[in-house]
Amino acid sequence: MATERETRTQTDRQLCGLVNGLANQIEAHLRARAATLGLTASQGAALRELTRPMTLRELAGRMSCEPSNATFVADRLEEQGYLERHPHPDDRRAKQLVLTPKGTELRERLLDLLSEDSPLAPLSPEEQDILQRLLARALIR
Amino acid sequence: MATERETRTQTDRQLCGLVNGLANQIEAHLRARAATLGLTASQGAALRELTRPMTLRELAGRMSCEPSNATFVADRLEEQGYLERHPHPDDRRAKQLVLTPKGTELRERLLDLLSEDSPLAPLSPEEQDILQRLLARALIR
DNA sequence: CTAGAACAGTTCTAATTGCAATCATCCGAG
DNA sequence: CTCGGATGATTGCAATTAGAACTGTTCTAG
Repeated sequence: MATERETRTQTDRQLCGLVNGLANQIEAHLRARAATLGLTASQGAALRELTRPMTLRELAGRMSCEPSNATFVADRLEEQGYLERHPHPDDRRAKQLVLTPKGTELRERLLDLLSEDSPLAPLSPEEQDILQRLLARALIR
Repeated sequence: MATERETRTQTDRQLCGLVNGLANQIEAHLRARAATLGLTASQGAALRELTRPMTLRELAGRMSCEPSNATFVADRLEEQGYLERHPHPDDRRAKQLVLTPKGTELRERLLDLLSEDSPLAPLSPEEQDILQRLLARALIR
């Protein structure tokens, strides 16, 4: 017979598995859609997060990766003419990543693709709302 | 003025971000706890998923990684004496990964560590229950 | 029974990612 | 002002991970 503590850690583990599973599906979805545009998953993630000109460090934070990795991804996107490194207006150390018109257009196409068949589509808007609140609460700490 | 479709894709994107954020926290938590036992995050994940003897492919599935990677991780755990590759009773192609007593004991310790300060702790049992149902529903497809 | 496809595991290679060190710049205490 | 610590970006290197090729075994259509 399981103690109350044991069952609680068990559901916790199960829940972690579900969160990871969903995150993996989101990642796979991104990977597939990005691939149709000739982008890797990371490049797609970078493009998705570039809602506005931002610094390399901020991009790394949004992508949950190391700055060195963001540099790597930015290099590729820059080579392909999707973004440019502009000098930061207030800080000469920093660089502002700015999407080119070509990059902005590609971003729009990617966002369109990502909104199709979202892994979250099985949930109704109300359920998504509840989910959002729960996740936000869990992430506060 | 945003159309209904635009706001929906926006909340969808936001929600994906939250799911990824929580998954990252779970991963970081695992990495930290595994480190205290001298294990990498992947080794910890493998140990966590080895709830019973299983095949390498099943482990790879549970870890959401390629079989080649599971081979790599299993090698390390085997070197350290935490698991053994036994011949599979029904399939001579497959191997059964079996935890040694030493491995089983380490797994217990890891699970104990993982249950402390879980990233999901901020949620009440009732909230965790709702979350579980929502995630399960999203993952069915 | 027997090919041929499918599958489990491993190996090799390439790509991705993280980590430590470095350089340039910024900020704050005194 | 200025010096020391902190910060942004980059680089080089090591470790992790994915993907294709290969071997041996199983399954299945005929």
